[in-house]
Amino acid sequence: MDSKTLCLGVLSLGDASGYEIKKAFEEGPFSHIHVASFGSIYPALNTLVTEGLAEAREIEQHKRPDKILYAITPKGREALRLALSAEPASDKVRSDFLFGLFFAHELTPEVVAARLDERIAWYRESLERMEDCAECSDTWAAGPSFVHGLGMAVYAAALAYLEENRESLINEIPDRTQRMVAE
Amino acid sequence: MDSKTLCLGVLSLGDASGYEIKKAFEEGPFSHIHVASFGSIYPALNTLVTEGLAEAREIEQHKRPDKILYAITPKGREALRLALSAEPASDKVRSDFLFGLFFAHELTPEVVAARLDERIAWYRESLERMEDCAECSDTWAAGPSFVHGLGMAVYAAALAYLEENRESLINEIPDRTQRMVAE
DNA sequence: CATTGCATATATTGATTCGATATATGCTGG
DNA sequence: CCAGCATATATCGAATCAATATATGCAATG
Repeated sequence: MDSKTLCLGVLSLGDASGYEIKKAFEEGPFSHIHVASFGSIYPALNTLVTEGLAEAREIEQHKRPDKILYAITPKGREALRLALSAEPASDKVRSDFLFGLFFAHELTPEVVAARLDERIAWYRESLERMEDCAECSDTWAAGPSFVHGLGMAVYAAALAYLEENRESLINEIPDRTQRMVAE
Repeated sequence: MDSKTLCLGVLSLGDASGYEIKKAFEEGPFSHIHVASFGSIYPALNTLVTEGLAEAREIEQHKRPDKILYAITPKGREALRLALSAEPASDKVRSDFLFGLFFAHELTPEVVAARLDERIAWYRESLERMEDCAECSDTWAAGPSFVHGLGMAVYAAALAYLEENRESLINEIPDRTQRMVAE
């Protein structure tokens, strides 16, 4: 999905600035769905305005930098619908965490333990945030709540696996002493 | 994780061609961990050879195009270990599938049903492949089997959620007739 | 009370990576 | 018989990322 469509999707939920769109992909409803960086968001927003798919208006703020609020246009809604109708590309995952654990024997048990604990804490916090989320009640549409639930199910499964298998992985990694003896 | 490190990781498991490395990220042991395209793999392999982290040798084949087999060098193993020791970046997910379902009300029930069924079938096949996998027995090191198990746990959870909530999502989407009445 | 660091906000730039395409051969299924 | 797929390498333009610059205010730390 290109950045323009991602921005249109967020804007279809309500007016937002570039900064707020970024947050939607970092902590907001799209956090477990898609990533997007400033380097793709800001140029995309400019293009959307040029093409008449969104409108911009400057907002002066007290004790904060001014911001530019973007609003989706009817033409933009049509473009979003069209993009969503296209066959979705396959999911893409880039997990340095998992890649590193695959080669756990190249690391020390301490490092592996630290990484596992960090990730376990991250999953716990994310799940808590997702459960508490005020909006995820009945007021939500079917799509958002379905996707939200799927995200939570996946996170919960990953968390349970990490907790259950943490010890066994750490114990199977040779520590520095053993490695020195082997050499 | 940059492409060079990804290639070194695969090469640390045994000699491979660029094409085989690609397959490791598509169907192989890294399929649920990381993506990598030819456009990043081939240039990365050239750089690795230039820097003395890998060695190349041409292999003539019967009834198939010749291939270039790459082998990791001791210097390459050291570079891999160093890269793995660095703090891993956060996971990145790009799922057009989930982004599309978030806006399910912009689609027809038929399209949503088709996408859900397709994804359910994909998870079933992936899980079957991962279960059957000949190598994932006791012969595997702790790291690979841990990561393999985590992948299966996550896939199984996603599959179960999709199967359980499929009907309810589809039923909550207004079909074309209802939409026309509303307008 | 100064200074470090964080949250808000926009923007750009160099480096990386993607996705599509080109080229070539042989096998297999309709 | 031929379309399409698997094997195999390679490249190029476009998209994207990660880091940085700039600016302001607030809170905490020393």
